[in-house]
Amino acid sequence: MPELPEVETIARGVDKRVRGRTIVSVWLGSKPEPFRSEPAGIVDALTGSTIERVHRVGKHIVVDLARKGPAKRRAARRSVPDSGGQRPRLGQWLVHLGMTGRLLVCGPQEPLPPHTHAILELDDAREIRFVDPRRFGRLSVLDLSPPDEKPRKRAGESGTHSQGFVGTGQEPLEISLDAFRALFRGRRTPIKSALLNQSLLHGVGNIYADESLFRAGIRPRRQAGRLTGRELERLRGAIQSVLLEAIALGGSSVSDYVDADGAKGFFQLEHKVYLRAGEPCLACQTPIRRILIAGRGTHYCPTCQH
DNA sequence: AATGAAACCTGACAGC
DNA sequence: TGCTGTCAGGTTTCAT
Repeated sequence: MPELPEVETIARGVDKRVRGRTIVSVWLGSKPEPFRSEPAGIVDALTGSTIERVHRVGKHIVVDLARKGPAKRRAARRSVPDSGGQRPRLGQWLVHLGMTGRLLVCGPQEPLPPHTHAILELDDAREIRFVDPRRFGRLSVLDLSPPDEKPRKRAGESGTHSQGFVGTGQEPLEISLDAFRALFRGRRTPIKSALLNQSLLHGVGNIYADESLFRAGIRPRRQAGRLTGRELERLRGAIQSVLLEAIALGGSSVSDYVDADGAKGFFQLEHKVYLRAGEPCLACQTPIRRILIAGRGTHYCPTCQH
């Protein structure tokens, strides 16, 4: 479901609602697909942790976690007090929503939707729920404790620093023009495919790739490495303006996307090409064309885009 | 190394 | 009503 603007909207909404709260219990469903870390490790890392901040990296929601001293269970089994107990244990909970994932904050009395795979009970009795019918979404945890405190498994996930998760590619809203141009140099793949490649830019998905290419006047099948410097400058500007406008409108609600409150976004009303195959181009009346690139539906105006 | 197709899942919708 | 086929905001894996 979600690309950068939707994930940003959800992360902001969740942050506003749960920052500072402590997770008192965790329930995980029995379907294995949503869990990229060991389920027991997820429960262990989340239970008793305080939510310091919720933010976005690429298409991931990143929840910064902290807790004082060693984990309760470990302390209880030890007879000798842990000397490192004063320093907070740090970690991150990573949420990727896949195509249909939702992260909801609500009261415990709210009816449980089908396909709920995780419930985090907070210290004010509210819950964070992860719901995902199609199960392309993924949950994982990173341990960011100092090495001397926890010499066991380190954060090994790709895109991870000792400082935390940084994602696989560059942030489209922050990348410089030079770095942007360098991303595509020598690549023979269609520019549309390159924009969807999260190890280059992360956060852009199918909707915003199509909308950005329309704004920049570039055909999606053009070879990425053959775009001119001027075209790449236009493309970077188009991506950034599309993403910022979409964030300002709360994202695109194409089917059932909603933010942490259950509210819809409005950027779908601004789509110029996405899902408009056969309809007249809003600039020139030419019917919008739909083709397949890298297995993804791709929409463009054959007159406005070259 | 890079590119593309297939696979992973369920649900909504169109057409018969 | 119920079947079939198509499509869907994403990523990973496997074969070229």
